[in-house]
Amino acid sequence: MSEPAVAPGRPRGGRRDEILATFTRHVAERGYDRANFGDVAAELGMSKGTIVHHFGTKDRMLAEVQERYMRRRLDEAHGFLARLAAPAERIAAFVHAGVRYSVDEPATTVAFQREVVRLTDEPGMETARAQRDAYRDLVVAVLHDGEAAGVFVPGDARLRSLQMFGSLHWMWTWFDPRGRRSAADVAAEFCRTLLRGLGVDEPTLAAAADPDGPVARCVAEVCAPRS
Amino acid sequence: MSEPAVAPGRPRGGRRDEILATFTRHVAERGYDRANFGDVAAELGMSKGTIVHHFGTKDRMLAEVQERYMRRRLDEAHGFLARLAAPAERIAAFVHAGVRYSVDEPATTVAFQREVVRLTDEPGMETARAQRDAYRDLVVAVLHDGEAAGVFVPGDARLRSLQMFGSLHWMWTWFDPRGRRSAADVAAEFCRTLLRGLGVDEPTLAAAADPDGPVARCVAEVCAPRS
DNA sequence: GTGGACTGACCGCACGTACGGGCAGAGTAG
DNA sequence: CTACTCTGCCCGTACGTGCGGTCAGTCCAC
Repeated sequence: MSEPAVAPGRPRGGRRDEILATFTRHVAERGYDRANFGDVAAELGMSKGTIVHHFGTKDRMLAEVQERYMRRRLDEAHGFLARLAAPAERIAAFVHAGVRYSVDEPATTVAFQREVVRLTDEPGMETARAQRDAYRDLVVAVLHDGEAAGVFVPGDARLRSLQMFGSLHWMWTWFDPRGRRSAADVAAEFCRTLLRGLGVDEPTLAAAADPDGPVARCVAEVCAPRS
Repeated sequence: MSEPAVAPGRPRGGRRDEILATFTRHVAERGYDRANFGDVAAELGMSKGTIVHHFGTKDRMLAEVQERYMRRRLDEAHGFLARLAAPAERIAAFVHAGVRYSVDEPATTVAFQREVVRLTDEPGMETARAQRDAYRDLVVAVLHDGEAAGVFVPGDARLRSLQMFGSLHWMWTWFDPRGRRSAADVAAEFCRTLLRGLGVDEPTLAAAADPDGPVARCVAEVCAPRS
């Protein structure tokens, strides 16, 4: 490798992050089962053994991808929940954030969404699963709050959260950041239909869905410093 | 095998359907990549060679699963579209039907939804992809009709169809037919939120979402003769 | 005889990963 | 400064296994 500046004397890491990023991209493009050490190593000009050295097993590698992803999502969610109080705005923020991720970190997002199913049963995924559940519970709580406040019409909050996550998690199968529909378009349309479906009045939902509105701007600020 | 009645002298097929059903179940449980001929053959008490004899390759087997599934869905869709005229009822029918399938044919549905992504690029999937596109176009057309008729508020029909399919296609990751929430509950909640989000008035959407209402009954009749 | 259903042994390959060793920098004693 | 050692990153290879697919041949119905 013609990598001159590997920051000599680097305590931890080295090419670790590089490996994880490439692996993530391969998982996004082919799925976990078809992603393999050989291709990742070849692309990085290193040996398969190096990858094993850093991560041990393929399972653990995926687990680390999932955990890092969910940690960022959780941090970000706490960030905009702290700045937005109204339930309608909070739900809109979750939608804007969910769509944003497909653009900000397409590989990680697709990798996560393709392989979410492994969170349910696979061993070694307990942490990531707990994070995912925590995230969903944040949404459910907001739905309950909105219902209690009379902003949302009564309904099954859990089912509604699953309906919402379904729309967002399915995006990886069709969304193209360079396609005709921009992320802002998608977020706005999803917000409008969802919030209207929850019983939010038109002026409120129009403001919350607006790609240039306060909610979208708040989410952009929170998500901007991509860690 | 203690299978006495294999209908001796069966012209075509023989154990063909049986093989396809078992393969489908394995794909549903483990995903396409982890499903293999050996396990299917062992479960059916036959040789791997028999499976190859009937289907040639694994790819073609999956393609056949997808095509059969989509054919049934298309037939069924044309069935209820012929009996229901109002756009709101038609959309509700698509939702009821989508949820029903997770109960009527859980294995095939999960297998299809897990592996839909292969429809987009994989060669040999042209037929299934065309069927999938045709199905989506049916929904988009209904959304346009409803918009033109003033029943739905204006919006991006394509995006709305994707939002709707996302909710339904994601079900395989969480829905349990024997769980606390029945398919009827899910369909009703999804219908209400979606139709309200499209701007349908409360009495109309309540009737269309009702698990015992005319729309759900119509869908049940059309889907009943499971081919 | 003819043709389709089915068998079971076998092939080749791809992939995860175990293992032994090389090498460069940091710390330390002299 | 030098020499030695320790440590962590990295390499290359080799191994075991699992799996898709091939093939020659048997059995059986017509």
